Amino acid sequence: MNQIICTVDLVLLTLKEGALQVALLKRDKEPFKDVLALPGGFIHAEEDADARGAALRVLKEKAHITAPYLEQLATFSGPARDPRGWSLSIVYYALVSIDIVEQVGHSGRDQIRLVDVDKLMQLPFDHQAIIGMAVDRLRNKSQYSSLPCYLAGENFTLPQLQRVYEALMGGELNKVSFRRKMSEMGMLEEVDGRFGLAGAHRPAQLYRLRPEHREHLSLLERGL
Amino acid sequence: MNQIICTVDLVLLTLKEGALQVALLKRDKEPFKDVLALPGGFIHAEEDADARGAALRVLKEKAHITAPYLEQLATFSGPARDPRGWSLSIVYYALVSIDIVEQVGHSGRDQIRLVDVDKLMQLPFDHQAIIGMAVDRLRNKSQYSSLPCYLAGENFTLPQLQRVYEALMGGELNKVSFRRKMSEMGMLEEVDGRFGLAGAHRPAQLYRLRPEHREHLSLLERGL
DNA sequence: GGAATAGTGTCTGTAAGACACTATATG
DNA sequence: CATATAGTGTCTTACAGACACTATTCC
Repeated sequence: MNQIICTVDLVLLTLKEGALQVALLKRDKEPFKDVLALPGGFIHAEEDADARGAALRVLKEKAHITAPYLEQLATFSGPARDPRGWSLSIVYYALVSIDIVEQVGHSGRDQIRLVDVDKLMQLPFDHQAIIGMAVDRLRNKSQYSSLPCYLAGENFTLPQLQRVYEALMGGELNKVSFRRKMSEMGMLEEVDGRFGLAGAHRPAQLYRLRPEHREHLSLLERGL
Repeated sequence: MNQIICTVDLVLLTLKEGALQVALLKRDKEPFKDVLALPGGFIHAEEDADARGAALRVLKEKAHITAPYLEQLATFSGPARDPRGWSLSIVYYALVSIDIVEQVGHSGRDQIRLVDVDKLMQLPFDHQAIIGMAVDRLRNKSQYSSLPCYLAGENFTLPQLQRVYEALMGGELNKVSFRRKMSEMGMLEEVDGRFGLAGAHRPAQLYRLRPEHREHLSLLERGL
């Protein structure tokens, strides 16, 4: 019978200083021991409810992160991508705010390394191609959905959210249009009374995702 | 070591009499022998270059169809979807014109059964959910891409193509806008001198996909 | 009141849809 | 020339972006 290596890999993305960054970990086993790569691991048929469950488990065990926005990207396969043999990796991408990453970044035994996705070094396996596809998917979906909200943390102001969208899409957005569109998607609610920012100027209203939109994206008819 | 069952499944879609249909085959082995289901099969690590290669092989062996538009849909996995154990299926969807299906439908040993996707019966495994996702994906992508062209055959007129888009999206489209959009995508070229249709009226110009657009979709900025 | 950023009202330009007209085939 | 469908010119409507104005905070 064919022996096929079944794994999951995770593209954990966050936004730091206006740049999209991917989380890499040093591999703790051969092949490529001690080399930076995407967090990943074998599917455990006895304990994982499905591939998504395996992805959540890997994310928790290796990056100490729970319950981010998580979506299946694609499955990569073939005889050449892993030196151990014909392999298959079901890849998920996750979005988290930088605060979450920095909280766990210190605590964990495994040190998370954040790398700008536009300045990637050589990576083992086909991890560069995988990250490329994840970034394309994120940037594309950002044009017509609430996806970028998951990079913004729990509470955020509209100017902050606009800067997130602008960082992803590369270019300035019209303030009036942006706010019309966010309102049209209807996934935001005001955080009562609370205001963001300090400084010698008017503070901005804080918002958060409505509970019913925490798991499911909002979509726009015609993009931003 | 975990034994995980690795398969590919195919959602072969076509448009017949204005209705989107999925191709089903009687299974030739247990489980569910002689029951209608999606064409599928094990990945053969020795011969398949990757999962896409396995999908093309299955499509050729079981449905006798080569070189359709083929795109990965998603991977479905878990302990319950296949009675044989923890399994994983990398699902691809393919689009072909009804002419292609009907040509091979007679020749093959395996009889293809076309079923309206909106009138599906109970199916084995999680094939109903898989088909549902494929249809959603097709209908969604039809809003802003040239995807429906692959359902229209090699040569087609603009009125025919508009009827294809309308069948997928459920609703009438504005003729002027539709033609502006097709022109904007720039993936069509006139088939010289040839005209479609007969009848007591002006015949329509035939078009086909430009060679450089046969593999890659064209996209619209703002949808139809 | 000055400075700085948040938030909104309104005008303008562009793109989509409605409609009507011309074009070209058959009988 | 009647009829039926293909294909286009143009007007109207709706939406996105530009711009300017008001709002609110700290100093």
